[in-house]
Amino acid sequence: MRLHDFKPLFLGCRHSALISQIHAVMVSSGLLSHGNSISQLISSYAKAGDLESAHKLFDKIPLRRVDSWNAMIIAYSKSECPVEVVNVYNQMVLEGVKPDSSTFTVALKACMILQDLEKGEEIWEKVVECGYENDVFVGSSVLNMYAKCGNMDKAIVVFEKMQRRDIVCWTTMITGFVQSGKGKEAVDLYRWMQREGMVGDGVVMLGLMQASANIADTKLGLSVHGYMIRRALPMDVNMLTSLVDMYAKNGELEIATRVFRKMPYRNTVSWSALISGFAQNGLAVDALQLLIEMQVSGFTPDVASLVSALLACSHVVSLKLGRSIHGYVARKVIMDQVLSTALIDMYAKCGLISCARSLYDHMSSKDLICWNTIIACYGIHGHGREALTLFQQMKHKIEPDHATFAALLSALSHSGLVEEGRHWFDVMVNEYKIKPSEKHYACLVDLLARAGEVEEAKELIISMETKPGLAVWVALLSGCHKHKKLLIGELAANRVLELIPENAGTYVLVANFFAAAKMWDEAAVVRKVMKKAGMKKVPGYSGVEVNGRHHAFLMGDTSHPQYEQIIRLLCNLENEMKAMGYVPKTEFVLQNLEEEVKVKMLCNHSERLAIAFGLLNTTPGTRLLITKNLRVCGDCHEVTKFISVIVKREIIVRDVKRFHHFKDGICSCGDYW
DNA sequence: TTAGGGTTAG
Repeated sequence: MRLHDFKPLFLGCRHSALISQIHAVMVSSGLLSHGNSISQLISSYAKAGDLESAHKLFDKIPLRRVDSWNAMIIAYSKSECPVEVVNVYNQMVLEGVKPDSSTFTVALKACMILQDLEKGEEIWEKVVECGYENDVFVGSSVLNMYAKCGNMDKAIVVFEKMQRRDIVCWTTMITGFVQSGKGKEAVDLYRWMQREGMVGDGVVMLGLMQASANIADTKLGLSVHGYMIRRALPMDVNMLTSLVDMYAKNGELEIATRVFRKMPYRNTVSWSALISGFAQNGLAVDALQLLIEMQVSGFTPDVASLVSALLACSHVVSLKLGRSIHGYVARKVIMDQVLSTALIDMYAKCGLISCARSLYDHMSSKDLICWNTIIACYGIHGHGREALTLFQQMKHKIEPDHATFAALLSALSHSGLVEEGRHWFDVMVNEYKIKPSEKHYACLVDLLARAGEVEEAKELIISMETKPGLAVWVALLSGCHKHKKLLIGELAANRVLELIPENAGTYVLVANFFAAAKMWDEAAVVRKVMKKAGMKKVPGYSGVEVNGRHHAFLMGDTSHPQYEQIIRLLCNLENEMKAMGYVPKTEFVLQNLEEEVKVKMLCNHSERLAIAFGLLNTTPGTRLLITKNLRVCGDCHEVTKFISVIVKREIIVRDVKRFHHFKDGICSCGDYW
C-alpha cells in the first residue's frame, strides 16, 4: 500500500476505532515515519473527537516537524480548547520549532477567546521575529485579537502599518469598531476602504448594518440594503435577519416587518429580531402577538425571543402573560441567568417586587446585570434602604460598574436619602475610579435639589468636566420650582431653554416655574415657543389589567361603555372623601378655568378612570395595578390615598418614573416624589 | 491549512 491510498479512508472516517485500525495498518506497513501521514492521523483522531489518542500519537513522534505541531494545535482549536492551544504553542516554542502562518493564526485566535491580551502580544512579538508580520492571515488574526479584547487603539496601529490588506483585514476592523460601539469610526473606515478600491462583500455589509443601528442612521441602512440588491449579494437567512434587526433597531418597524414577511425561510433568530424590535420600541402588543404567531408557525421560542416578550409584558404591565411565560420557561427547563433577570425585571415592573425578590433569592449564581437589575427594581419601588443593603452585599462579591451606581443613586434619590447619595457618589469617584456620567450627576442633582440644597446642586453641575446636558438642568429646575428658589431657578430655566428640549413636559415645567415666580413675560414667551414648534402636552393615559386584559383610559375619555358607572362611582367616592376632609387641589389643573370646571377636570384624570374601572370589575379586596404614561398628578395622589381606605384595597400605581403603593391611606413614597 | 458575520436582561 502506498501513502495516498489512505487518503480517502481518512476523509470519510469519523470513528476513533476505525482510525486506530488504519493507524495499525500504517504502522505495520512502515508508512508512519512519513510526516504528512502522522499529521493526517492526528487530525483524524481529533475530528473523531478522540483528542487523547491524538495527543498520545503526537507524544510518540521522535522528530516533530511544524506540521505535526500544527495538526495538534488545530485539533485543540477545533475542539474549542483554547487553553490547550496555548499550551502546545508554548511547548513548541520552548523546543525551538519555528511556528508558521497557521500556528500563529490559531494561537492568536485562542488568545482572543481567552481574552488574554498579554499572551497575544507576546505571540505578536514572535510573529515579527519570525518575519510573518506581512502575512494577511496572521495580520487579520492579530487585528481580531486586539478588537475582541477591546483594544481598538492598538488594532489601528497594526492595521496602519500593514503592507497588504485584504477584505478580511478591513472587515475585522470595521466590525471591531462597530462592536466596541464606535459606529461612526466603522463607517469612516469603510469610506477609506472604498477609496482604496476594495469592494465590500456580504460580511462587510453586516458590519455596516450594525453600525447603522448603532448610530441610528437609517439612511446608511437603506443604502446598504440598496447596495446588496444592486450587487446581487447572496441574501441568506442571516443577511435578511440582519436587515430585519437593523430596521427594527432604527425604529422602522414597518420596513422591518415587510422584509420579515418576505423571507422564504425564517429561523428562530429572525423571529426574535422582530419581536425584540417591537418590544424595544414600546410596541408591546405587536411583540406579544408575534410571539404567539411564532409558536403557531411551529417555532420553539428561544431565550432571546422570550426575554424580548418579557420586556414587552413589563411595558404594558401584562402580568398574566408574564406569568404564563414564566410557567412556560419553568416547564421547558430553559431557565438561565438572562431569563431569570428578565423575569425579575418583569415582576418588579408589574408591581410584584416580592415575586422579583424570591426569584432573585433562588438564583444559584448572580452576574453583574442581575445585581444591577434587583437594585434598580428596589429603587423604582422607593425602597432606597433595601437597595443600599443589596449594594453592600454585592460589593463583596462582584465589582460594581457605572450602571450599578446609576441604579443605586437613582434608588437613593427616589427615597430622598441625601446624605447617602453624597457619600456613595464620592465613593464611586474616589474609590472605584468611575468617571461620573450625565446620568450619575442627574441623580445627585435631583436628590440635592429636591431636598432644597439647590446651591450645592448648582456647584455640582458647575464642577462637571463635560458640558452639562438637559437632564441635570431640568433636575435643578424642578428642585428650585418646588422650593421657590427663584435666582438659581432662573439660571436653570435659561440653561434648559438654551438646550432646546424636545419634550413638551420640559417646556411646561419652565413655563410653570416662570409663572410661579410671577415672571409673566417669560412664561408667555415659553408658551409661544411651544406653540410655534407645534408641541402639545402629551395626553394623560392610564391602563389597568383586569382578568388578563389590558384596559386603557385617556383623560376625559367619555367613550367607554362603562363610563356612566365609572363617573357615578367616582362621585360617590368623592362625597365620602370630602366627609373625611378631602379638598380638591385645583392648582394641578394648569389652565385658566372656573373652579368648578377644574374640579370636574380632576375627576376625569385618566388614573382615576382606570382605578374606578378596576374597582367595578374585580372582586372586593383584589389589588389593583394602574400604569400611567406621565407622572402621577398631585391631586390624584391624595385621592388614591383616600380611596385605598374607603374600599380597603391595595392600589399600586406605576407612573413614568416610579411606583406608588397605596395602602390604608398611606403611599409608599411618603409623599416624596 | 489558518482569519472577518445575525437575536438577548440593567
